[in-house]
Amino acid sequence: MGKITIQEVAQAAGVSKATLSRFLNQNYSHMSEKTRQRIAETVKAMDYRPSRRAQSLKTNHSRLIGIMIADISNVYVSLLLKGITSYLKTRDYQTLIMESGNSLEQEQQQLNQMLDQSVEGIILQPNSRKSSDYDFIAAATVPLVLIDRETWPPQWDTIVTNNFHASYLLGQQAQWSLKPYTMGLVVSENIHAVSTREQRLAGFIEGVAPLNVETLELQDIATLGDRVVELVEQKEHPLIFANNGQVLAAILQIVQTLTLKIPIDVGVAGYDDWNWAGLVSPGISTIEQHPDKIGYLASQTLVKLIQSPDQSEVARIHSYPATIKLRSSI
Amino acid sequence: MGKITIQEVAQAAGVSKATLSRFLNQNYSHMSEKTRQRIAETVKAMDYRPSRRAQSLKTNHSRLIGIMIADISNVYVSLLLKGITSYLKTRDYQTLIMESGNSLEQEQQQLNQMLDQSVEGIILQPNSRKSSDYDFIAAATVPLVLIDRETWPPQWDTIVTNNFHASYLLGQQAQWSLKPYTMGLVVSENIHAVSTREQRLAGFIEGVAPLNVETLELQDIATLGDRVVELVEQKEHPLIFANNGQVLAAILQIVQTLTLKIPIDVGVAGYDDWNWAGLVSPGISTIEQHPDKIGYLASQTLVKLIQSPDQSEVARIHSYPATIKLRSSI
DNA sequence: CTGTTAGCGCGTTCAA
DNA sequence: TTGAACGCGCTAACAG
Repeated sequence: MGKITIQEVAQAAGVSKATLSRFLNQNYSHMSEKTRQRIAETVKAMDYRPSRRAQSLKTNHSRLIGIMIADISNVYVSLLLKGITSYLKTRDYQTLIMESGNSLEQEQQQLNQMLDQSVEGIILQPNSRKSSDYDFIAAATVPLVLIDRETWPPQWDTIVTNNFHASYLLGQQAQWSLKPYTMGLVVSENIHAVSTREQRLAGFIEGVAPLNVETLELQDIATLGDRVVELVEQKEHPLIFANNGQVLAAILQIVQTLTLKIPIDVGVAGYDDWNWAGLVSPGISTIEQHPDKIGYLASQTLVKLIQSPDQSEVARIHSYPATIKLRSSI
Repeated sequence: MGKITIQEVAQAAGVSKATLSRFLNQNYSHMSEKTRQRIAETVKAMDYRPSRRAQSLKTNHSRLIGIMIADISNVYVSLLLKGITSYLKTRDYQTLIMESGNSLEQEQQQLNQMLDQSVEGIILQPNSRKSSDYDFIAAATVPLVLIDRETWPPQWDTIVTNNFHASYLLGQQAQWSLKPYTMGLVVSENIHAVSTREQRLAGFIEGVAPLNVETLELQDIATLGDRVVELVEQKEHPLIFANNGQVLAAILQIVQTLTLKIPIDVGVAGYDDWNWAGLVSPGISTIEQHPDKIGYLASQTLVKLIQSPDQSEVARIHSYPATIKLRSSI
C-alpha cells in the first residue's frame, strides 16, 4: 500500500505523470537534463516506489512466479526452493509459493489461484501423473516446468533425478556384501501415486536381480517392525531399501528399537534427503539427490520459456544425476 | 494472463460488466433469478476467473502476505513455513516468500519489493536487532509480525521460543550427571547477530552455574575439533551445547571422527531442528522447538492485525515453550 | 432489477 | 521536450 502515487510525485516535481513515468522507465531520451535532475531528487526525497500491481495491469508483467510443491516441510523440497529462489532472485522475479498437501484437488484449486494472481510462469511438483490435468495452465498461456516427478505423455519440460539408474547402481552393491543377501525389501509411501517412487523401485529390483524383492507400503511403524522381525526370524538376510528420507528415518528407528545389527541382521540403504545418514552408526549407504541444482535448473528453464514462449513446442525431460554414498550398512 | 475479461463474459451473457461484477461478488440481492442463472452458466462455460491484480487495484486487497525468512533451506524455517501456510490457506491468503540470506541489505531491498507487490501484511524473521530498521513498513501502513527473533525496543508483535528458559532447564540437568562436568562449551554461529542466540547462551550459563562456560563461534569444523581435543587432553569433562541444529550436526560429526565416547568423554546437548538426534547413539538430549506452532500463531496474529489495524498500538511478545527431550548424552 | 459512469495507479500514444 | 487523454480489468456510486 505504498500510499504515495505517481500523480503526487509528478505534482511535487512540477511535471506531468507522463514525464515521471518516462523517468522511471529510464526513457531519458526525450527529457531535459534539468527536469531529469529535478525528478530524480523529488523521487528520492519522497521515497517513491511505483506499485507493481498497477504497472502489471498495464504491461502484463507481474514479475511473479508460482511455485507449487507437495509438502513444504520436506527437506528435499526446502533445498529445491533454495535453488529456485537463488536463481530467480538474480532475475528479479518474486515467488508465490503454495503447497498442495499431496492432494490433487487442492493442487488444482491453488494453481488457479496462482493464475488469478497473474503469475508469469509456474514450477510444479505434480500430484497427477496425467499431463492433460495441467492443460488449463497452457490455456492461460502460462509457461510450466515440472520438477521431481514426471507426467504422461511427455508434454511439459521436466527436471528430475535419474531415479532408476541411481537405484539400480545401489542395488548392484548387494553383490559385494560379505554376508550374502537373500532378498530385497523396498519400503515406500503409497508407491504408485508418483512416477518417482515407481522408478526407484524398478531400478532397485533390476539392480539386485536375481534376488527376490518384496514391497512394503509404509502405513505405520508397527507393521513395518513386525515384518522385519518375521523376516529375521525366518533366517532371511534382507537388504532394506528406503524410498525417501522420511522412510529411511522410520526404518532406522525401527532397527534401533529392535536392537538389530546393521549389516549383520539386515542391510539398510536408501534415499537420504537430510544428508544425516552418514552420522548414524555404522554409516548408512545412501543416494543423495541435488535438489538445489534441480531447482536452479528448473527456474532457468522457466525463465527461458517466459522470454521465448515459442520454444515450448518440444517438452524436454532433463534428468540430473544423484550421488551414491557407499558406507558400511550394506 | 487469464486472457478472457469480464467485458467479454458480460457480452456473452448479454448483461453489463456491472451486473456481472455484482454476480461475482455474490450481490444477488438486486438481480432477477433468470439473469443470475444465465450468468452462472456463461461464467462456468467460459471458465472465467477474475484477475486479482485488477480487482486489487480497485479494492486495495491483494490477498498477498509477504514472508521474509533468513534461510529457506533451514529445517526450522521449513516447519515454520508449514505452520504459516497451513493457517493462511484457510483464510484464502497467498504467500510471497523471500529469503534474506542473513544479509540486512538484501532483506531491506526485498521487503521493499514486497511492498511494491502490495502485500497486505508481512511476517519477518529479522536480521536487524533495531526495531526502527522496519519503520518504513509501518509507514506503508502494512502490519508486521516478527518471528523467531526479537528487535529492540519492543515495537512489533513477536512470536519466539522461550529460549532463555529452555536452555536454562537443560543446563540444570548437568547437575545430575554421573560423571560431573567441569565446564560448559557453547558452540554457536555468530553469536551476537541475533537475540535468539544470545538468550540461549545466557540461559545455559545460568543453568549450569557455577560451572565455567566457554563460548566458541563455529567457524570451521577443524578449529572446533582442535579445541575439543585440547579440552579432553587437559582432563576436562565438558558439556558441549549446540545453539542450533546445524551446529549440533557439526558437533556430532566431530565427536564421531575423534571417536570420543558420549557422555564419558564429553556431554552433548543442544537445539535440534531435525528431530533426528534421538537416533544418534547414545541418544542426544535436545531442546525441540515447535516452529509449526509458532508459524501458525504468527499468521493468526497477523491476520487479526490486518482486520483491525488499530490493535497494533501495543506490541506483544509471545513466547512459545520448547520441549526438552532428555536422553543419554549428558 | 439493471446499465452508465467514474476512477484505482500506471504506461503510452498523439499532439503541441 | 512535455502534457492531455485513453485504457489495462475491475468495483462501486449513481441513475433509471
